[in-house]
Amino acid sequence: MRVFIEEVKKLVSKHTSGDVIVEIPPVFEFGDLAVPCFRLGKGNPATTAHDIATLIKPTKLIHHLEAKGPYINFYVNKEALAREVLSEIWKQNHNYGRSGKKADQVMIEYSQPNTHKGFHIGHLRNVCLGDALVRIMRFNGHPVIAANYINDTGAHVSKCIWAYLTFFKGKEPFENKGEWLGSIYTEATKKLEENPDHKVAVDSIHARLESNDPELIEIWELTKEWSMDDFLAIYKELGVHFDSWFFDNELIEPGKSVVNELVQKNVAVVDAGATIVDLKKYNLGVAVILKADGTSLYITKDLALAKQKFDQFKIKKSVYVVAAEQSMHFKQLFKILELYGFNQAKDCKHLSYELVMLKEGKMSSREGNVVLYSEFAKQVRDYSRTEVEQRHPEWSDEEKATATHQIALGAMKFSMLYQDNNKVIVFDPQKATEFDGETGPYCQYAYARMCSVLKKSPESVAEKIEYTLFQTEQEFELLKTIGKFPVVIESASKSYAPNTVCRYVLDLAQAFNDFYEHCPIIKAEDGLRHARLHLLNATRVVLKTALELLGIPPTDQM
RNA sequence: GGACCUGUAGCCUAGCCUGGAUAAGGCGACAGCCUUCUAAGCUGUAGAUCCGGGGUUCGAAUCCCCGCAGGUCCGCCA
Repeated sequence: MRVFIEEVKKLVSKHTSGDVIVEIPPVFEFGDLAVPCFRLGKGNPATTAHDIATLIKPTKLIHHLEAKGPYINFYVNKEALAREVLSEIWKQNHNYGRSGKKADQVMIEYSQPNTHKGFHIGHLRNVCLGDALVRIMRFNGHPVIAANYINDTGAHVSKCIWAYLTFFKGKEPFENKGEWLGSIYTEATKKLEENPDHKVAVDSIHARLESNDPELIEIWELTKEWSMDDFLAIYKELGVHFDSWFFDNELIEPGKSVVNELVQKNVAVVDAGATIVDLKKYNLGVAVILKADGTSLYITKDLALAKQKFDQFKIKKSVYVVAAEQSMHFKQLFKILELYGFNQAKDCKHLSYELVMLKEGKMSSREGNVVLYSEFAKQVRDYSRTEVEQRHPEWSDEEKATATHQIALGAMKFSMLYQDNNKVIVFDPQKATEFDGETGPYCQYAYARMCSVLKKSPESVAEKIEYTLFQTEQEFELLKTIGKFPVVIESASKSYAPNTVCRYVLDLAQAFNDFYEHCPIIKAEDGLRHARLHLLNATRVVLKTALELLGIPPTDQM
């Protein structure tokens, strides 16, 4: 499609000195591409449009054009469009839309779960977003390091271990021990609220942990492992992979060194025992970077980690996929790094996304009002399984299991990715088990239909087809949609917006379903059958690539 | 008190960066389509003061200002 846009731009530019903008018109009747002429001439824009239009002759790519009010509407040559798009997809296959290798290495840090807490659907949004971004940016040519940062120390850990040792030791369950720790954490918070005197005991545990008391370290390692087992199982199920792992506890000492340097550079000062950086003149309040008792905070470690990423991994850009509620933390962090003299502070980006909330309000691990990933996944999987069994009782157990898993993943991931990062998702359990309309399964279903036609086709897909045979509106729409895929990916990568890929996948599935409904494929006559089969296969290739960029498994059958 | 984000049909969203033609999808409602490639689909109908008020512009859902409503954050949680 890019070729056509360039062509139109070139054609119009010959007859005006103004900056030519090429748009995709809002409705079918206004052609395939349009150029608004409001600023291309001095007089009435409609006259300008008319004057320019009469000077332009059709070309190989442009079938005809007409001035319509202040616009020039271009109608592309359908045969040329089919030839351009289909031959490119045929040649490139699953690399269609991929950009050439870029030099600058990017690190995308995401997930960052807290050990000793449950993994809930808010964490799921983060993982889906981070994973899709990694895939999209890689496809767009960036060398990407997918990084995870495990928060395995801090107040929540100390609280949990305190409650475990005091109330629950020896009572651990056989499985899902990480989630069980999460419930203990919630319990610990309650007990502390009931009786603030416990704080002394918790603080003591925190201090002993940070000074590597062997007895506590042993408990810590054991319990941390329980959480990690849960997390790794979830990542495996979701099909996400990390290249680098950072652990909070390994960053405490390096973090404290940075704090010392900051004090020496007079960036940080000691105030009421705590080490702080006054950022009021930047309208960023005051950042406490070391507590009065000398123990570290989240930001203490993040200071060290930011440096380590650039120094050790030679990255050029550092992206943090973290919820919007931590915007202040990152603004402070990046500002302190800048004051510290760390030039790459400008190459750090907080990619913020809004919360997943319940109808009742915000989820909080402390209060225990969370929807755990495991609960959500089970609900969606159960529903998916029921649907599969109802539709395909004749399938083997393996076939059923595969489809169930793929559809559940598609439903969950799509629901987490399809809206803008800045928008709050209000979790609705009812909606999670609706697979109609704008959902993952809708897109996967289109894919399954494509596979089914190919399977039933008496012949394989031919490379050489008669491009003039595409005559229907549906075929043309489908060609245009697959044609714009490379543009969509490029833009999604630049703007860190996987949701635009979701929208594209919906458009594509919709255009295909329309085509499927109105254009018989296998039953068409020889030449047309070959052409439509070829078009269908090209669509399948693009849909597969697009789904995989979202981390959603394409389903061969469902 | 300050900062950031959000506000588009009954409901959920896209469009906003980069102003342009008749504001686009989905759910739900209503009316249709399976002896024909998978009906998790398709077609049609009804449904919108684009939160409000100013401003800029030939032209504003989109840009600017002032409000309102909701969410989030603001010194020793993460």
